[in-house]
Amino acid sequence: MSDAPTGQEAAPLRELAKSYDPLQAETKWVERWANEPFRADPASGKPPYTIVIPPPNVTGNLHLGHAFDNTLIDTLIRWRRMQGYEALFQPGMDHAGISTQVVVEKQLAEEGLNRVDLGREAFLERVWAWKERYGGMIEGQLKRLGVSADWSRSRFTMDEGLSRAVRKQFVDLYHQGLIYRGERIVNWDPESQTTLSDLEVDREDRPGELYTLAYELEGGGDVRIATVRPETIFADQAIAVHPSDERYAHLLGEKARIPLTDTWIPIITDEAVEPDFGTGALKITPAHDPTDFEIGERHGLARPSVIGLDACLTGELVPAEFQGLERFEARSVVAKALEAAGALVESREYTVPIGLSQRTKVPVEPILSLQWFYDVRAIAERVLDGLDAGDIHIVPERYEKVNRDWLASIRPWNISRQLWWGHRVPAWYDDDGNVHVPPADDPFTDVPDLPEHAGKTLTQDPDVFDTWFSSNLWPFSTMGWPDATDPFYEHFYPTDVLVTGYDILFFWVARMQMAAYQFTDQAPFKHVMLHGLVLDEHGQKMSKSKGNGVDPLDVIAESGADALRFAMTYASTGGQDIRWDARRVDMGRNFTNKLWNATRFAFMNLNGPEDAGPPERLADRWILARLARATDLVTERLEAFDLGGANRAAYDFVWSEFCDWYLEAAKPALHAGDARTRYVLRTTLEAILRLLHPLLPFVTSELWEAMGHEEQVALAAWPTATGDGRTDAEAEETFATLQAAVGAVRALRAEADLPPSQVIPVHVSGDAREALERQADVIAALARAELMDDAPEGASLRQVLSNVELRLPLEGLVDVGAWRARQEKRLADLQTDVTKSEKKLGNEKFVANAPEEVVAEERRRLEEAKRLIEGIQASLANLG
RNA sequence: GGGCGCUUAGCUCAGCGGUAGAGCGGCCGCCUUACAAGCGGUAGGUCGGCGGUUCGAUCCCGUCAGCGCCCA
Repeated sequence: MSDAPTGQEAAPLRELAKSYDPLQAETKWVERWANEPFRADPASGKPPYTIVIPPPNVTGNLHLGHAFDNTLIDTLIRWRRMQGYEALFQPGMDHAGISTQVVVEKQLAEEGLNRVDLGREAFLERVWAWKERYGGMIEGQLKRLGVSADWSRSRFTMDEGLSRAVRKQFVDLYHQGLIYRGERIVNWDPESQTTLSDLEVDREDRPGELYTLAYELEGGGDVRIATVRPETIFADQAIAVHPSDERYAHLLGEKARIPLTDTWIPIITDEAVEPDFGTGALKITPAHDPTDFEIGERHGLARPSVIGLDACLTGELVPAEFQGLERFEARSVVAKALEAAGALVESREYTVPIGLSQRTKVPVEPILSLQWFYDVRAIAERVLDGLDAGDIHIVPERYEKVNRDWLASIRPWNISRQLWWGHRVPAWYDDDGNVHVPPADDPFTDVPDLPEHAGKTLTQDPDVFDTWFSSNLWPFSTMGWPDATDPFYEHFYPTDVLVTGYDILFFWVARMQMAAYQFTDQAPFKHVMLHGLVLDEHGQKMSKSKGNGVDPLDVIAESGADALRFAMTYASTGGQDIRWDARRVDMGRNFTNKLWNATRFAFMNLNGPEDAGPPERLADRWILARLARATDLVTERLEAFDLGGANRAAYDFVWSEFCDWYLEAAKPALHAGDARTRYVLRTTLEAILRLLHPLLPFVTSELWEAMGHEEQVALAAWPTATGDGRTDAEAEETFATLQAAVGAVRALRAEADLPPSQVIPVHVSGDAREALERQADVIAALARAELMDDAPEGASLRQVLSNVELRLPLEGLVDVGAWRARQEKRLADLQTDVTKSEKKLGNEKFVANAPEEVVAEERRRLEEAKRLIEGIQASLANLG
C-alpha cells in the first residue's frame, strides 16, 4: 500500500462547530446570493435551461404552496446549472386584479374610505403602494428560501413591457375578429361588482325550493311551469315546452299572463327544454339565465332585466311593492305574493345548483351585460394539435387528458372585468357608441391620439382585463415580447419546464399554451411538471379563513430553509397532494446536522497529504462504487422529474452508506494516515456536497466553502458516474459480506448484553474467511471484535451466515435459553422458506416459464436456506 | 351524469409482476472522542374486500366499499 504523497496538501479546513446552526449559515448565504445574484447570460455559449416562476399574487405573503413550487423549481434549476446549462429562473409577480383590489379596498374601508370617493387615479396609487410593499416582502421570502432566480430579470404583470404585450394581444386578436364585444349572460359578483369567468365560479348544491306556478291562459285555464327563481317572473318573455311534448301541443300560439302583472307572453317550443324537469314547461327569462338567453336568441325575444348590479329587483317591469328587494329576500316575498294571488300551485324542497364567486364566496348573479369576449376555440384546436405532435409532455401523464378535455370543450372567454386594478381595455367609444381600437400596425397609440380622431370626444372603456389575460403571456412577455430588443426572448424562449400546481391547469397552463401558439407559433414549454397541493395535517385544504395555514417563514425560523426544502422534495411524488407533516422537516434538519458532522469528522482526518492513486482498501473501493451508483440514481430521478426519488436516493446513500458504513470503516486507514483513503474521503465528500446541493443549497454551500473552495458549490460541476474504476462488483460483494458479519457480531453482542466498550473475540470460518481476515482492522472498528486464529474450545454461540460462520466463545456470559429460542425461531423461518422454494421449484410451469435467472435465484435461495439450517442445527447441538 | 386520485407497519408516506421499505413512534442497550438532531440491536404488515389474468399479483384487469378532487 503506497502512502507516497503525490497529491498536495489540502487547503486549510475550517474548524466546525459541534452542531449545525442553520440560521447562522443561511442568513449568510441569503445575503451573499442577494449581493451576487445568479445571472443568466444569453451570450455564455452554454445551452439554455429556463423555468419561469408561476408568478405569486402581490396580494400578500407566500404560503407553503409557494414554498413547495419554488423549491421544486430551484432544485431543477440548481441541478441544471451545475450540469453546465445557462440556467434562467425567471422570477416575478402577478397583479392579481380582483384579489388585490379587494384587499386594498378592505384596507381603505378600515380608514373609512372607499375607492369611489378616492377616485380612480388616487385608488390606483394606493394599490401601487401596496404592490411595492408586498412585492418586496414576497421577493424577500423567496430569497430566504434560497431560490437562485435572476432577480435582475424580475417582472411584474403590470410593468410597462408586459402591459405592452397585453395590449398587443388585444389589438391583434381584435383585428382578427377573435375578440369582440357582445351582450351575453355573464357571472356577476355583486359583492366585488365585477364579472367573472366561468373558471372563477365554484359550483355548489344548496337546499332550495322548486316552485310550480300557474300562468293564466288567454283562453281560460292555466299553464303550469316549474322554477327555482320566482322573483324573476317579471322579466319573463315566454313559456317554452319541448316541441315533441304532446301535453302542451294544444297550447302553442296561446298567450299566458305573468302572475301579479298584466303582461301576456307567448307559449313557444324549443329543443332545449327538458320535458322531464318539473312540469315540462319553463318560463323563459333571457336576461337572467344563460339557457333562457339562448332560447330567447333563437326566438327573437326581448331581454329586459329586473335585477340590478346590486342584486336587487329593479326596472319598470317590477311592481312597486317589490322594487329594491334583495334577490333572496325578493324570492320569498314574491312567493308569498304568488301564493296570495293563487298562482303558487306547489313548492317543494329541491337542491339548487348555484355558482359562488371564488373570491368573495357570494352567489354569482347571471346578468345580461356588454362584455369583451375572446373566442379561443380555434387556438384551442391548435394546442390540441401540438399535444398530438408531442410538443408538450405533462408529468404526471394523466393530466394530459384533463388538459385535452378542457381544451376540446372550451367556450369563449369573458376577458373584461369591472375593476380598476389591471390592464385597462384599450378601446374607446364615441358619442354614437362606435368602438375604436388602435390599428393593428400601431397598437400602442391611444385612439384619441390618432390624427383621424383629432377633435372627437372619445371615452375609454372603463374596464380592465382578466388577470389571466396577461399572465397567459408570461413565458414570453417576461422575455421581452413583443419588442425584439431583449436577447432573452431569442435565447431562453421557449422555456424548458413549467412547474406548477395542478389546480391551475386550466386557469393558467392551458391559457399559456393557447397564447404561445397564437403569438409565438410554438409551445411555451417542453415539459409541464404538475405537483399537488399542500394540505394541512388532517388532509384539509389550507386557507386563511380556516386559519389552518402553516407559514413557511415560521418553519424556516425553526429549522432552516434546507429542512423545509428537504421536506418539500421528499414529499413530492407523482403529483400527489401532500399532507403537512412537521416530522419531514425534522428529517431534513437532522439530515443537515448529520451532513455537518460527517464533514466535521472528515475535517479532523483530512490533516495530511493525499494520494490520488487507485484506491486499494476495500472500504475505499466500495464507497466509490456506491457513490457511482448513487450519482446515477439521483441524476436519473431528477431527469424523470421525480424529486422525491432523487431526495431518497441521496439521503439513503449519504446516511446509510457513507455515514453509517464508510466513515466507520475508513477510521483505521485514516488513523494510520493512509493518503489514498484521505483522498477518497475528501473526493467522496465533495461529490456528496455537489450531489446534495440542489436539495440542500445552504448547508452544502457552507460546507463546500469550509473545505476551502473559493468558488461556491452552486457553480461547481454536477458529479457524473462515468469514467473507469467506478464500478467494482467485487468490492461491493465483499463489503456486503463484511456488513453481514458485522451485523451478526453486533447482534451477538446485543444478545449477550455486552457493553459496547468490551472487545469480544470472534472466530470466522467459511468461504469468506480470508477476505474478512484482511478486514480485521475494519471489523474491529465497526464491531469491536477481535478475530481469533483458532476455533474456540467448548461451548460457543455460532452465527451462521450464507458464506461465513461466526463463533463467539461466551461461556457463562449469555442467557443460553434466550439464545436458543431465537435460533429456533430463525430455524422455523428458514424451514418456511425451504418449503416455499421447494414448492415453487417443484412446479414444472414455474421452471418452464419463469426467466432463467429467477429460477436460478430460487435454487440459490433454497440451497442457502438448507445450508443455514444445517449450520444452525449444528451450532445448537454445540451449545451444551 | 362523466373523469381522476387515494386506501401498504401505531402515525405520515415510498415502492408497483419474482420472498414488503423509510422517517417518526414502540421495546432493549449505549454520552462507543463526527453527530444523543446521535449510535447499536429489536418487535411490528393475510399491502381495503371479492373475483380474474399469470408459473407467480401489493403491483396488471374487473368489481365492490370508504375517502378526496376535477368537470358538467
